[in-house]
Amino acid sequence: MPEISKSYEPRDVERKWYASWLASRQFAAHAEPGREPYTIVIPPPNVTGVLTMGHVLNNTLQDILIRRARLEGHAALWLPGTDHAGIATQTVVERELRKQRKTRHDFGREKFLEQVWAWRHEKGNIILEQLRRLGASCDWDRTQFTMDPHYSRAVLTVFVELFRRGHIYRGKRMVNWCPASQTALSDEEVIMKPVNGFLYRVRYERVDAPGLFLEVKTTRPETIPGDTAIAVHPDDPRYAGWIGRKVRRPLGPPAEIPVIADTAVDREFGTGALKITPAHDKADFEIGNRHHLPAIEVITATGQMNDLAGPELAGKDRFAARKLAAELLRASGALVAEEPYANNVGYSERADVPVEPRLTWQWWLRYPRVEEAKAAVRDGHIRFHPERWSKVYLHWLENIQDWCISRQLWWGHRIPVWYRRGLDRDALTEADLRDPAKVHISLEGPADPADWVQEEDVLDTWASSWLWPFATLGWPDPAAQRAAGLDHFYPTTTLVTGPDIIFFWVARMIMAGLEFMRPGEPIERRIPFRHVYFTGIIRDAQGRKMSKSLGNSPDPLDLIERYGADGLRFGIVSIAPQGQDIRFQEDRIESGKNFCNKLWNACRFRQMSGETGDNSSLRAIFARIDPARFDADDHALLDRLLSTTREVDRQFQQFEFSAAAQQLYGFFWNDFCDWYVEGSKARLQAPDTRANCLAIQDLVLRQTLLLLHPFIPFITEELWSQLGYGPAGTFIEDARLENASQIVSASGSYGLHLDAAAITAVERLKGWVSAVRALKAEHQLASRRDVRFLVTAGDADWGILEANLAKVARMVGAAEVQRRVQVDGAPAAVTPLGTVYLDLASSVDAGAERVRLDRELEQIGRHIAATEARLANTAFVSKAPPAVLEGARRQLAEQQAKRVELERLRQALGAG
RNA sequence: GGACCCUUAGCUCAGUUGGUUAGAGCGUUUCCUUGACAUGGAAAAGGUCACUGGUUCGAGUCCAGUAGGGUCCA
Repeated sequence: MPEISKSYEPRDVERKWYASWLASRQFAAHAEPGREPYTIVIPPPNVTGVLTMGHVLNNTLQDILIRRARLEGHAALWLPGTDHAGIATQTVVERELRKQRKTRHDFGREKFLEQVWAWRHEKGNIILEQLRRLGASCDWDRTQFTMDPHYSRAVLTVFVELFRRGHIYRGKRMVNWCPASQTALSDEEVIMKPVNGFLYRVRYERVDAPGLFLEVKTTRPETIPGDTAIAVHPDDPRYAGWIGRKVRRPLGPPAEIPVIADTAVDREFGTGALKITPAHDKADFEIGNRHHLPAIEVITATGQMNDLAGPELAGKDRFAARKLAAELLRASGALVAEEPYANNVGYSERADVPVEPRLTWQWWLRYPRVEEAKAAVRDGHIRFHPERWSKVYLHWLENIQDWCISRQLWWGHRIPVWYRRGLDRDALTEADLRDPAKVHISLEGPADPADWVQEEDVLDTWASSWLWPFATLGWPDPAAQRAAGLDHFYPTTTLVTGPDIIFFWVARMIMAGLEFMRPGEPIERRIPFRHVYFTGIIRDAQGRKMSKSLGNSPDPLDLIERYGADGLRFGIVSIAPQGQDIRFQEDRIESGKNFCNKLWNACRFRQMSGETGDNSSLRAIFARIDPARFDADDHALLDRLLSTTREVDRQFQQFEFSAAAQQLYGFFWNDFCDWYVEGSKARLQAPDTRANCLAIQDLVLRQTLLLLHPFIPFITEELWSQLGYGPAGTFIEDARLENASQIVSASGSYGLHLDAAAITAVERLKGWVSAVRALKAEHQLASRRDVRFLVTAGDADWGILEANLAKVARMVGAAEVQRRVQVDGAPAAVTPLGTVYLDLASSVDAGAERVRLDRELEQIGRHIAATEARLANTAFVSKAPPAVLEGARRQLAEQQAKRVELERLRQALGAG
């Protein structure tokens, strides 16, 4: 066996094992009858994506779950893939074209799409490559893409079906229009941002009474040419005489517009009079509809003013037009005032420009299975972690609006609708849509394509990704479903995602699953997943969201280079508490790396300490363990190993990943390395305890590697192999993780039973050791290894100390520890195992010692007073549970005993 | 305007159903290269648990309110 190197070098180890895992198809999922499945579908990253810290966290957690599932013996499937990301990808490719001073229209639809596909093939898998660097154990042979032929088939099938079932309709409605991408957006793709602008106070002159004005406040004077009315509240006394009159539009082509009454007007806002521009505002559009007002469109799809806005504004960009409109109004005297004003403006999520409400023909979806989707979460068939996100989910479903699913893009699933050639689409009624002579809707398209024209629009990207949990498993093709094991792997077990896409994705997947999977079967068979774990958002040290534009996002690949993939994984998981946003701090990644190095060196120490025995199984190791040679530390360590195993088990069930990481960190570093291994150094010298001590180390390291493997897969695989835990040619995941009761039952059959007294003895030994170290440090002797100590203690305490003397003497750097009946005038410390004295009487600084003892006495006095007060309270004594009462009494006894001892020491020093 | 979350050591955070003297990592101070590891070891300092009131024998934990911060939806 090669010797383990002095420090852990991740680079070669990671490369070697990942290649090895791939070569032996370790991550391939097999649908085996009788083996419980554990399924995760990856939230498909955009093909335009590069790995961010968010991806690192999200995918590390998924990898942790799936690797642990394999160790537990599940048929584990982690299904990877990417999303075609309509707007995002089209924008990226168009940006490239713009460098050549071209637009997609210079190429035409077909040629442009060829370019996008070329881009996708060249760059679209970068992020999946990066996930491999992180150690992601996806079943790569199953990699999916939302524009793969079979996936497209699923998407179009769903469209055709939902149309047939009456959920889809076409309507001319107000949509969120992105002038940059020139497409409609769903409400969810609009981000509200506070914007500092101006509120303009504009007056409209009454037609029948020149000189009489009505004032309106608006943030958008450029839309005045599109005004077709002024609305006031019917009960507003200020405007009682105005209703039914006409006023002159102060900008754009001259026009007289009516003053109307509508209860939707907020009397408190502005002047209480509202300009109505039905073509450019959602609320105005609704008021316009109620009053049969014309809608005059003055802004084009690209965000410029058109001729209807009048010659001065025509051709101007909407923002330039706003300034110009204000100047024109000022010049004509119609602008009464202008004041700074902060309001919320909707921005396009992708293009980051203000959206323009715009009246267009779009395809809409009435969500299916809304009530059932609520019930699935409310009744606990789907459990959210943390649970509170279910409120957000339910609230959204309560107020759900129809989904605009059409996009005026080229990159995406083209809507499978064909119109009869020559048909006036704008005149189509709902009935016409269902007339096969006029509109054809199918997967295959019409038999006589020459007579038809296909819809130009594509589907919203989310209208494909909402099928992800089953379209990736072969749906709707029965043969493909069988091959992929849909029956076995659906519903998936856990979805790991960010709360920011709870509406975009999570809620919609639930509805899609309920609508399309296993019709007629119980809800728990149709839901797409049983658990949803919501990660926090990763922020920088100042708490800001990480973003490209701020440049505050570290490059994960750079972090992998510097700290290793395992270091990065362990670091990011240990700082990611459940449900809270995460402040990224690089020093935590560094401590992840340090932890790996510690693990490495503990194994190195084991290897240097003696030949490896038979480590091939838990039972093989137990066979080497001799309970007759156990000392207190062996009992205590195995007890901690069991409780750690139990605790980690529980933490996995509760999705408390960072707590589990910290639990393992603490167990390994403190209990194993700092205490047990340090103690081993003396025991390994003694021939009679040596073999047993090594076997215990082998046992603990084995279990620790198994427990840690999901978090840090590379180093644990390497050490597993180095220490001979698996037969050659096998991997750590070929082993099974035993839980605490399995270990107990295995150990019992080798005659091992943990001794509770030994476990408390070790707690007291630890207290003794730290008291002695502190005593040395206080007297500037920390580094001396030749100090002699004297101990006064009862027989029981001395018995414990004596039995472990070689170990603890080495740990505190004592040349000698002797028992005495009485010691006077030496610096001392009261410990859980008697009083310990420094045998250096000559160098005692009596004054400092008095100060220290007085301080300790003062402290213990406070504690005693508090405990006594508690016990003196009759309400406490009569109402507290017996165990608590008993604990308090014992505590008081211990405190008093300690005070007696401290007082004795203090008196021995005399008055100062 | 509505909803949800947060406020604990210098920093970032734990603290499970209320129950000994509130913990960890980082940082700080002092000491240590003793044959796993200086990516390490030892010791120490550091907290009126945002504030006010309530429930309780007992509150960081439960309830109400106040202040500050954040997120989402209008």
